[in-house]
Amino acid sequence: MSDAATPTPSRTPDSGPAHRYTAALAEAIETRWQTWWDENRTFVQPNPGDPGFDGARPKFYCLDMFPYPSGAGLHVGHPEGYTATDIICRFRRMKGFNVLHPMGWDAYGLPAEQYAIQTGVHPAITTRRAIDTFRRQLKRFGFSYDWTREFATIDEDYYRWTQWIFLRLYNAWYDEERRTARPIDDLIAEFRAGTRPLRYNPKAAEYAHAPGVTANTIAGPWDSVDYETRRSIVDSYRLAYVSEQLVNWCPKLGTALANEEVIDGRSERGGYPVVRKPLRQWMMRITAYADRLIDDLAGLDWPESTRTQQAEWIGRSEGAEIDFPLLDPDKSITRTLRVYTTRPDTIFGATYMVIAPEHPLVATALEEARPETDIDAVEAYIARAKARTDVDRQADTKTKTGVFSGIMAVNPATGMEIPVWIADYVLMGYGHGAIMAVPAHDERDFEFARQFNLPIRDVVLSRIHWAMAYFAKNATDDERTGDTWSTHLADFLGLVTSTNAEPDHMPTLLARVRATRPVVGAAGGGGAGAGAGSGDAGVGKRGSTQGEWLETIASMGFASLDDLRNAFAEGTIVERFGIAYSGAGHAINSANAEVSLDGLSTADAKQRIIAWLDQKGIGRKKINYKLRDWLFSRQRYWGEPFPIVYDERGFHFPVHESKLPVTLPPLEDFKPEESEDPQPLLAKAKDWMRTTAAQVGVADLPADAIVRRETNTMPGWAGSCWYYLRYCDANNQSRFIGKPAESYWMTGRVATSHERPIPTPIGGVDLYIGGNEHAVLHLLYARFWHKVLFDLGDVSTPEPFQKLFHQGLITSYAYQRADKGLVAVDMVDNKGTEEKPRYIARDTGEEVTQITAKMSKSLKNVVNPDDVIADYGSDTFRLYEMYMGPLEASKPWNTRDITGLFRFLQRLWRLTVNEETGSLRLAPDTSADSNAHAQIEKLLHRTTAKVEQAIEKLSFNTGIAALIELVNAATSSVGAENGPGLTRAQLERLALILCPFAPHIAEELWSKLGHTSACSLAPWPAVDESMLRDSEVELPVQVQGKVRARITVPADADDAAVTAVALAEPKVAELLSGKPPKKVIVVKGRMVNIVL
RNA sequence: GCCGGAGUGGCGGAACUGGCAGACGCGACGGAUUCAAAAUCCGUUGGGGCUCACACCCCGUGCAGGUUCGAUUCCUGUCUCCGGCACCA
Repeated sequence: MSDAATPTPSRTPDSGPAHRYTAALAEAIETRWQTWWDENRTFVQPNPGDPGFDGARPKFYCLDMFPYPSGAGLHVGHPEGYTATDIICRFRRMKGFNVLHPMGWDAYGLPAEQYAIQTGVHPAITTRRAIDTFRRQLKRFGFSYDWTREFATIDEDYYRWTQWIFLRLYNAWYDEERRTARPIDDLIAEFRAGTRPLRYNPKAAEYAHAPGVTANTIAGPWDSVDYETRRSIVDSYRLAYVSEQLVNWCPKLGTALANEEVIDGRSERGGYPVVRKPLRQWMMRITAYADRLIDDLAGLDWPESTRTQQAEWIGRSEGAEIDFPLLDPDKSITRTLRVYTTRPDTIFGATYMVIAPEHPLVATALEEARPETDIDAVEAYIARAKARTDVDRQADTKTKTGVFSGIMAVNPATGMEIPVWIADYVLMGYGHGAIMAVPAHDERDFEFARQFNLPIRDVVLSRIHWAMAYFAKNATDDERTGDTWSTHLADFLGLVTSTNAEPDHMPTLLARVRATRPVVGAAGGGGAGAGAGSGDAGVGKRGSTQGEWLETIASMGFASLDDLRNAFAEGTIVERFGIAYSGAGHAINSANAEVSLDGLSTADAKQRIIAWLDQKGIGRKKINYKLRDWLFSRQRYWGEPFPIVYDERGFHFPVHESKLPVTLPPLEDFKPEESEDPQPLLAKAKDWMRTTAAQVGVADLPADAIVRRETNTMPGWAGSCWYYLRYCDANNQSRFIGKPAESYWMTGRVATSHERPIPTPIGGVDLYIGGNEHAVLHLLYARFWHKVLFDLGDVSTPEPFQKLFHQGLITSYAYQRADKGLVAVDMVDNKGTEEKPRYIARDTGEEVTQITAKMSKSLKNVVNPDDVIADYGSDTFRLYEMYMGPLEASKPWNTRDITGLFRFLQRLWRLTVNEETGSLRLAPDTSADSNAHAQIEKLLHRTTAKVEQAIEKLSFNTGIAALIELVNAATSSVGAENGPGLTRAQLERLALILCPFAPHIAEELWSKLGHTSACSLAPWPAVDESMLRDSEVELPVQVQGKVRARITVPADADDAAVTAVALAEPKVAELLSGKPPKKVIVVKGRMVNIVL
């Protein structure tokens, strides 16, 4: 710990009164109430239909993010969010809500398995052990979870339903017209009836390059098509499907990883290298939901940053796809190259094309002899691109590499022949794996063009360039002569920028500039004074900006205005500047016999060119996404098995619902092989793998047909995709969630049928708190599953989580050398004072600076919650974590500060309990009339109101500050010597408003007050509004915005009365020195400001 | 590079919608209690000036401007730090 000086309170009260609030007493109180709550089932929340359920109460579903029970146990970061949700839940219960506040374990997945491998013990054992540790630690905090709803993803009772949901996805397809998922049987029925043409799913990426299949190939009537084709067509629509994919294979982990689990070409877990490898994998067609996943974000109460991150991850962009004709070796045109672009308006500037190294056209280039193709170079480049891992590929995005394919294309807008290059800066996975390169208006194309000397042609001008071009073209002889042209141009540009002028205003503006300058100024020689100070209002700040513009013009390096004009005419301005212009502007050099974009704004130019392309049949509007389908299989052991079997032909069949769960076989050897040649681990369980159609309930096969089970397992995300639903009805044996429970906890209504239209709010969980590390992955996957279940009628809301909140990271102190190297906390001494610390590294003796850093073992700054609770108790721990600062902010753990909250509880205890006898110290009710008690009474109402608001705003630190103020006031106004501070009625209410924050001490006081039922379930005290207002208020009196005096006036005094009192103040009168004030501003109940 | 968020005393932080900057806690300093210490309690505590003192004055919310009677809060520019994304055409 950073502060060895912090005193630790004695754990045994060997000195001092017997009933002092020490760590030992706190522990005794806390464990007593934790046991009491357990035994009395205080926080068990009945469901609709259960005995004791009160449907008249509003519901509040408050969820903590599913913890991963690691072997290391709880970390101080965990209880931060949990304490926050606990406070709100306790508050809501007291406010009369039915509160669903559950906890469970996300127990499958790589970390648990890696840990098991390290320790050599079976993951089931290590995971169960870790869960026990987590549960024990959590219980010690006194969180008000309904533990009867606890489960782990590894429970057969749970993953049975995870498999069931997988089958729901497997047996569903996305109907693009209706924008909803539907049962696959509907699709088959439509195919069979002929109401839907039998063809491959045009959106199915996995069939995009299937031989002989185009988007429009119709296979014919259902009955005329063979079984295999029918199957593969139907499969192309399934939301869960198998595909041979280039996946991120991590040899070290022995598994494929989702794109999201790969960071900078390395595995998110462990940081091992990842290579691209084709593998047969289960996929989830999340791309079908891309639009809805973006659109529905708008209705959610989520942090802006998280919504942005999700939207960017999905990456919707609007543009066009365009077919560029390709020249065959004999110069005829039989093929086209399709590209995607967001800037179709720049097509006149497309001077070359680029295809990804994996593009199918590469094979064409190699197969068809073209004298221009350097076959060796192309092959070498492709081989290199293939061998390059993503790490290398992303490491140097600065230098572009590529090779000419030998193929020429035709720019359909200009009619020019342009070369097709192969380069790895174009990615096969996005768009069509091919681009039209517009070097003048795309940074990457620009770099590439420079590298390989490809032509660069301006087709869009920014406002400034447009103005320059206009000036160059329209300058008078006088304006273009000698050196003065730059001065004149500078004046014009200054005016153009200050008025944000569009191109059609250029003539007017130029006329204005001419009107304000003596035309004979040519002799001035371009000095800075030429246009300055001419004082015309319309020209504005011309004088001050002229200098800057002159510099800009000089830096362009044009010898004369004619040079400048020529550069525009040739379209080489971008090249001259050496930087691509990728912003919006106005088109130039963009016209052919049929269409002209010249002068159009970028937005208008896009529309015009798309219309033209559309009419020619060579292009169309197109929306593209970065989001790709979700890779859903892993080759590891510790995950949910797929409910899928294969027959001898290799066709997949779903295991029948009645045969679920497909249990994980008990493997002895669960270590993955570190391999380039992937083999799922479950393939080792030979007996488990082999079964019969009857045993798994596949009716489409003969009962005794031998089938083998799928040996991949589901990814770690699977279990956390729907756990919030299971909590609603955790012990349901016949369904994944019962209808009444789902309807009540997700929508607040008890209903038995699926509800349409969409309820508001659109998400079911009322408050979801967790770290922002899950901003994209977990939250996106869970939303996707939820939407599928919604479409299929299994749940009532289109979104799972209405309100989301991220708690900040709890950091710790560490030390940093001048060379940025970090030094562990135990290697540093403070050789200075507290005020002026000088931190010295013990080994080198150099001075280091204190910084905040993530807690880590290597920095020795990890805080173990068990230790803190042992030293202070969990009430103090809870208060400290909530008092550190705003919940969403990341903040440093400072052990030294905990004592402040401990003292607060001690002061409260001493105020109300006789430390010698342990009995209550209460002021007699008759003393309630005294002035001191009246003041406490008023403060108590105000504190109650403040605490209530603070909890609603999740601003716990200010709520606790208010409680401290109340206790301090009660302690000092009545005081220990003058007798007890609070009456019974006052202490009751204090216990109640403290209860959400420090529930144990609150229960203890509550029971000492004679109550036999739980404080935690008692009604929240009412606030008397009249107690919140004072009859008199003190107002500051400002003169010219500075406080010069204070006045006390009745709270309801009108402005005139307040003004009179303020002006009568001697200090104010002195400053006015007899003159009447120009103006007096009275802000009711706030302040008075007098303007002289 | 792009997108978010944040810069306030020695430290963590507070300040409702533009209205008394620094609530509350820590630390520090002084005092009470104590044989002494711990614990506890009371007082002081943004910086500077001036005064015996009370009072009073000036400066102050990363930096430079602007709007306003009045700006931590709104606007423009700029610096720094943190988080996320990153060859997505």
